[in-house]
Amino acid sequence: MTAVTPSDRRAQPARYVATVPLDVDESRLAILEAARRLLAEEGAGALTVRRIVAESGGSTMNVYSRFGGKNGVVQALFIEGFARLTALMATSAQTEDPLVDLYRCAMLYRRFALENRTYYGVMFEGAVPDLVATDETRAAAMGALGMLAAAAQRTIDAGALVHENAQSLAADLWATFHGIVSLELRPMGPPDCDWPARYSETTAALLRGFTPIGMSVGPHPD
Amino acid sequence: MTAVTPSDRRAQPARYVATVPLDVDESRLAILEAARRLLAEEGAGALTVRRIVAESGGSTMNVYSRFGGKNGVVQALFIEGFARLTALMATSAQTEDPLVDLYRCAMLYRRFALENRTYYGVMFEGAVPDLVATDETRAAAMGALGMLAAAAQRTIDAGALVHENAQSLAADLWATFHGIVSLELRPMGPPDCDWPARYSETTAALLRGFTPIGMSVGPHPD
DNA sequence: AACAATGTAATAACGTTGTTATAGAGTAGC
DNA sequence: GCTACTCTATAACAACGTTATTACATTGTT
Repeated sequence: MTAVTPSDRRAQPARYVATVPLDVDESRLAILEAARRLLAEEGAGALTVRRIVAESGGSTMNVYSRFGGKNGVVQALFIEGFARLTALMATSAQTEDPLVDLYRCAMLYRRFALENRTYYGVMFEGAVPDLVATDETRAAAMGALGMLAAAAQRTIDAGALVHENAQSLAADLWATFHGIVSLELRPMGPPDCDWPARYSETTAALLRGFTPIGMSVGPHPD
Repeated sequence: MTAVTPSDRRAQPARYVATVPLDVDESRLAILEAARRLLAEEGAGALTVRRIVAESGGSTMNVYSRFGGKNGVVQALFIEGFARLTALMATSAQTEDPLVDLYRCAMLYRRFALENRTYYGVMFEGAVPDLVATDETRAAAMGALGMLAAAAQRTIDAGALVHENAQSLAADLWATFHGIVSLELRPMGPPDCDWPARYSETTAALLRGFTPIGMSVGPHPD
């Protein structure tokens, strides 16, 4: 890291051009990076203000001036986690079979949860207590739900599923996905539980349950 | 409270008969009662060792000699919560229609979660961090699952549902119930979400999805 | 009946947490 | 050149879980 020292600034005060945009706060990024690493590698218990600043440089006030406190850092991670989830869901290609697309979204959801357990814990399990919801955190969560609702809408439009409302269908699916991975991650369930089977079979059954009467096509017709 | 003073014991050392069973530790019960109250009325943040002993009498050592620390108290609440859930599920009468019984179990589950949010938080959401799972906590959780599995087994035996395994079916149902109430309690979901509708419709759809092909009977045939 | 031993309870202390107050250094404007 | 201001670092504070220490009551023994 080629730090720009104050003496460099003094040397060319007017002609100085930042190598990075001026409004990018490197300390802010370093704090988030340290928080990410601590959370992922050592768990929620290791995510303390002192540890964060020990790894990101500076003093404790760094966290307070930039994020307003520890909660602000956690909120940033919360939003980031939902952005990642939304981005991952967006990678699901749209094929000619919207039901298969929706099923693939379900699998992506579980993959996200398993590969980002610490993010998932912050997002859903209150891994860091006393996280207060703001408009921004709500918006981030709704973004991910919107991704699911779009896929749900396509299944309704195609007549593959029956539901009063695409957003409600998305909520039903989301809650089901969340319930299974939540128990899997805790972990909590019968010993030697086959979680992949539980997840795919429950998802398939739920989709079957929303299938129009007479259609018995499962989500993976192979 | 008629305390038995040491002088009473000295007065009739051999003939003394305790008015309560000797192994009932009143301090232990007082600690649990205080913890229950603090958790229910002031939330997980108020559940501190010092608050507990301030309300239950004695000193901090009381908690350590009887529960080994704060975690021990939380574990006791965890087990108690599952015992309550199991007891509530057990009240579900067995009728001639096992599918209706199962559906009623689903409704009881949500009722428990809504009426015992603080217990539910301890049991599933890690409301108190760093709760380590022990054999006893596992057994308590499996007791509640067993209640559901018994109801699930009856639907399979009656041919109302199709599943490889009653315990797996119970796990599927449990995870789905949990997912919905978990999002409802947080709260996290679309604004103005009709949670009772989401819960009953998702449950109904899931049960439909496990119905044998050709049977389109929903869980509430009225 | 007096005394050592034992186990329990209360007090105080320790290390860590999130947060805040205080003091210091460097920068911009006049 | 001086003032005002922002940002940073150090230190302090209250509260937390936990542990060490001290006092005390009870018991078994002589």
